[in-house]
Amino acid sequence: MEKEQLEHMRHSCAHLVAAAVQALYPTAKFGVGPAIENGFYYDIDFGESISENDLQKIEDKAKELGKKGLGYARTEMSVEEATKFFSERNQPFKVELLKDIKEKGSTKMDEQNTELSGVVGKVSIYQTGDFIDLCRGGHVENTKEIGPFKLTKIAGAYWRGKSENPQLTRVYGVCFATQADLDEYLHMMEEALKRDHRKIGQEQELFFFDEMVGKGLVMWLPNGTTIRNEIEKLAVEMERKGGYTRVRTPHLAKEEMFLTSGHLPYYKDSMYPPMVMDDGTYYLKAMNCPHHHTMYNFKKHSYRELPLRLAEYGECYRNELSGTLAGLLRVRAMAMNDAHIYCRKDQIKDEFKAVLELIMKYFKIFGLENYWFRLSKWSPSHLEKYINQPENWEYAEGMIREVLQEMNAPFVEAEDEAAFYGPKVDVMFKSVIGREETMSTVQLDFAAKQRFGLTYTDDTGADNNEVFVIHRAPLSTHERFMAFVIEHFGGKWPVWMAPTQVVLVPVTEKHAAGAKQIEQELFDLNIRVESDDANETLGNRVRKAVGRQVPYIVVVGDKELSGEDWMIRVRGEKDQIKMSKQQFIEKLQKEIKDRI
RNA sequence: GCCGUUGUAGCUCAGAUGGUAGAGCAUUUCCAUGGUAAGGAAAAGGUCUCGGGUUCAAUUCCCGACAACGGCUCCA
Repeated sequence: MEKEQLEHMRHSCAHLVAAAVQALYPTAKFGVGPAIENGFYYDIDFGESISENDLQKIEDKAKELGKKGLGYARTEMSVEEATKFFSERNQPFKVELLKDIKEKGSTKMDEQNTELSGVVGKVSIYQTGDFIDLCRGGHVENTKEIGPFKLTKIAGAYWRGKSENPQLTRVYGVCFATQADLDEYLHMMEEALKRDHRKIGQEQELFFFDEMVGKGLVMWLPNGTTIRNEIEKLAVEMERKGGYTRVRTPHLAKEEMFLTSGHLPYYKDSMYPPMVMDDGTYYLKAMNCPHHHTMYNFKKHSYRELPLRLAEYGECYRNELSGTLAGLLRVRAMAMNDAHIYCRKDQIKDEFKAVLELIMKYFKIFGLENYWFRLSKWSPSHLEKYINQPENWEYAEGMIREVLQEMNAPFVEAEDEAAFYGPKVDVMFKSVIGREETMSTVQLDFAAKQRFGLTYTDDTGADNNEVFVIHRAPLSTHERFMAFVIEHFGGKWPVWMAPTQVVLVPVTEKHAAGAKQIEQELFDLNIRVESDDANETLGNRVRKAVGRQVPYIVVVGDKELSGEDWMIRVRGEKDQIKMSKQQFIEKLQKEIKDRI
């Protein structure tokens, strides 16, 4: 089925469900009901509290109505007629949409890919059974054309996406052309859940949370820490090659610093509350920029020193709303793969490009492919949200677009999404459960130079305040990046990252000492190796190592200890490979060194 | 923060219309000395998330808190 037809079907299904809701809850007030990926939703004020137990009832009713073969009869009305019509039927949300259409010729909802569009002066109305809806359309002819569907969940959703508005109940459903498609989707979701970073994090003992520590605060276990450290080691290497220098700054600072940076008035709610000390009030840092800027000002800089690149895996603390916390994807304490690049305006382009190239280099090493760039721009119609330097905005956005095009990077542009201090490029990813998240970010900053008085001595010997700052976090935060790579690898870590790279399994007790000796030998070569001489059968010890997704397993018996070739069990391979001990060690070292 | 769901052993989960609970894995000990995905036995392990209420009696019913999960909003 064509994509458009599918969307029509899913949207028609939303109407059908709404019709069922109207039949069961006659006083329900309807919001909007668009098609979304894999299905649809409808926002409804039920007038009473609804729980997931009620979904089956609604689904049954919808299916019953669907079988009747109802049509989607279209009529047109003037905006005034429609307003009167929906007022009489006590549908305030529809009336509000009509008001917007009348005033603006369209509704803001259009931008959110919902159902309405303003055809000047006239609107279209669709009737399915007794349910009549204000709707732009795009429907199937008859409810019999709607494929198998299933109501999946309910959630609160603010009317028109604004938290000051009343909250409606959003009914989610999935809908497919055929039963086979629906089954496949449900199966895929099940499979995806197996790769969920929280599940693998538990299985492989990577991290955990504890109520006594606090929510959103990750406790990294030894295995998780090993992987984190490998990622950080990579970052240190790459940044060294990229001309960065590494620094270290405290996790907190005085109020004055965050007032200077301008963060405190704007982001106070997102910061942990203040700590009052004898010499002032302190805050945990929510970002590393102010510390780095202060470090820049440690001494005077010559134009010859620019670009100056200060890098740090900086620990930040953010008081994210409790409802938004999600495994490692959104936490309250995080280690950011941060760096700030201080440069002149004529250096911005090269620096920005170098950062984007660095990002792509990283992703290549990890084999990450499903990402896209998003250029977040200011909006000339919301000037109050952005620093008032129109010439810099125009210049920077044009320059960044050029860089993205030169690199052939897949990107979208988003108006009114920039930071207040400058445009940014985010790298977007989808998590295994289909949630879109920002991974990397590169941000240009026109504001820091004024706020922190950043200057350099130019070639005439004068103080120059035109210091531009690039904030960048290619590897996101350790927390979020770990979430992505866990799901990406599904827990099957490449050798260089694997918490345990080799497990040795001595056949019997009399081989244990020999295995220990090999373990020591590999250990001395910086290989993460374990020998498992537990009081269990050989088969069970192999099984346990396999279950842990260890890349290489070697059974150690008389043959191995007498210098014969080893049989090496490779993760995911049915057949073992045969090679000498020395060859195996060289193979391991190469794979670790080359990060393959 | 808001809406909804969930909370039983270290982990994954059973369980009873209200009479204080069980399995598998993991742990410990003993036996078995095994050549590539589960050898056998025993022991230990629980304030059934926490706090109130109803009741002769609450892990179970009600209320509240906390946490996790799915959304909304947010995401410097």
